[in-house]
Amino acid sequence: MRRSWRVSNPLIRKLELFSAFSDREKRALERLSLDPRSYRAGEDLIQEGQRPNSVFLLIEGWACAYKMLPDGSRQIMAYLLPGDTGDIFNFVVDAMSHSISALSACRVVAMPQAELHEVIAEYPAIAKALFWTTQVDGATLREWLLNVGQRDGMARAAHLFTELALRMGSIGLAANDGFALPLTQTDMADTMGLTPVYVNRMLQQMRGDGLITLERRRLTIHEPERLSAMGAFTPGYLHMNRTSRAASATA
Amino acid sequence: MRRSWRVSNPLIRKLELFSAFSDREKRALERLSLDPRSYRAGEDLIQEGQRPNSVFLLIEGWACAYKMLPDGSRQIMAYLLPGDTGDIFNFVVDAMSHSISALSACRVVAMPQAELHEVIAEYPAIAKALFWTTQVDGATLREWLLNVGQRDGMARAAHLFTELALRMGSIGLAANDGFALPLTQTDMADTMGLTPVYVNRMLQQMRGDGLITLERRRLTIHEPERLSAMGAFTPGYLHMNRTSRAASATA
DNA sequence: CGATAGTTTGATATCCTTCAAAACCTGTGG
DNA sequence: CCACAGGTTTTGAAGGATATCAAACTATCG
Repeated sequence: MRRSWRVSNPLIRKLELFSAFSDREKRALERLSLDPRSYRAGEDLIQEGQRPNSVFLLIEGWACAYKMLPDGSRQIMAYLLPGDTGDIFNFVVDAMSHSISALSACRVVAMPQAELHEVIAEYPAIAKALFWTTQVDGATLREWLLNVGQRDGMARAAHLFTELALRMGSIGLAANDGFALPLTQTDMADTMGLTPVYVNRMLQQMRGDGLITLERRRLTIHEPERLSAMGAFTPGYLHMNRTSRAASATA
Repeated sequence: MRRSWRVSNPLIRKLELFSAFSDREKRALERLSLDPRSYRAGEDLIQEGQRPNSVFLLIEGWACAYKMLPDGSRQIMAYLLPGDTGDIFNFVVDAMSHSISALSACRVVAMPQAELHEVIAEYPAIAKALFWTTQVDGATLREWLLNVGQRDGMARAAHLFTELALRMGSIGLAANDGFALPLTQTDMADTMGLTPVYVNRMLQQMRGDGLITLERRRLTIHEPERLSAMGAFTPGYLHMNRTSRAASATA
């Protein structure tokens, strides 16, 4: 049916977390999501130092923003899940200050900056929803800094997992407290500012506690409440409650 | 003279790091910077959970964005120096996910969101410069996450100090490798994800090494090169080179 | 079925924290 | 001009969370 076709577009599904859209707006968003390209896990979409000329939109799979130090250590600063985009204001900079890389096999649209700006200029509701995503991304980054700066290892992991569960759930990619988690333990370590060995030991403890199971790249959370409390998680920064916003259109 | 009057506006001086402005544009920026209010060190400008209805612009002194955990630990996520603003897109959220607080006595303008948007709509050059500040702020936040996640204590401090020296220098507030640094050691600790006691010991070591002196709230960097190398500092993320951008107007 | 990436384990080292107290500023009021 | 108060810096001793190194084990995939 028409309806299921609509929500199959990850960008629309993501932005509809913020507000509803008219059919016309949805068509404009569809046009932005054409011609995805495939990447394999580990491939870079763009590297630090390069000039951005498009805005990435993740259609399928996971990617991440990261930076590396001269000694080879890597810090992951954000995950891009289906429907997520890179920075829509990247047109003002002439060099990326971080790289973006595929964490799993994924399909990615490179939206030309000009096209994106036309849509923003013509559709205020879409513009506002896109601005909202930049706010959520920024707030998430701040929360990660809080996570790495102030929480101990177990709390960091607990926080990360509940954030991911919420985000995956919100875009329809989680089912009964479980979701596909394509990260290696090294990826998790580079996200949380810990060592792969230590992450491994934390995971074993969480499994032993009956909190989670993580096998074959799938994470299941058995006690969401306890996990969330362990990470002192508060969902406010994700700005996922649409209650206070008005729907922009009908259908 | 006229010329010195112009650059005395911290917002103009900051945005001119990105591009030049016409007199008309400068007048518009002047109008945005009226009626500063004074805060004392430690006072909150706005707290997590509150709805933002203006965008803060720092005229004088230092402020910071921060978040706290239930156990009382605080993570500072950004410093606002003279000319810096809070998030210009905060109008899309209905609750702040972090607080903003004065680190020193300071003077702050609360720019009404509507006024700011009028200026953005009417002056594309100003809009672009403001977008540039959001990029710099975001890149700085990512760099801080890298700092806290991957560098050891000494490197974190070295990185932070050279970043601050560059930023203070760029807005004309540093003289011969020194600048006013109103932070307590606790503030620094909460910025770097370390303990005040440990920060104190690092500072002593840096002093002993002849790298810096820090006394009476003034930091002097004696060996910028060595400090910068110690923190594996690369200035790219500050996007301070205006070389590749065209001046928008004359005078 | 072999190659390669990812996970797990053990033993040891260290960076950084914690706690608690002393010393030192800085401003304020008498 | 002194004395006090509160915040800030400094010091010491001891403990703990996390890192490091190196090797074995286990999946996965062509």
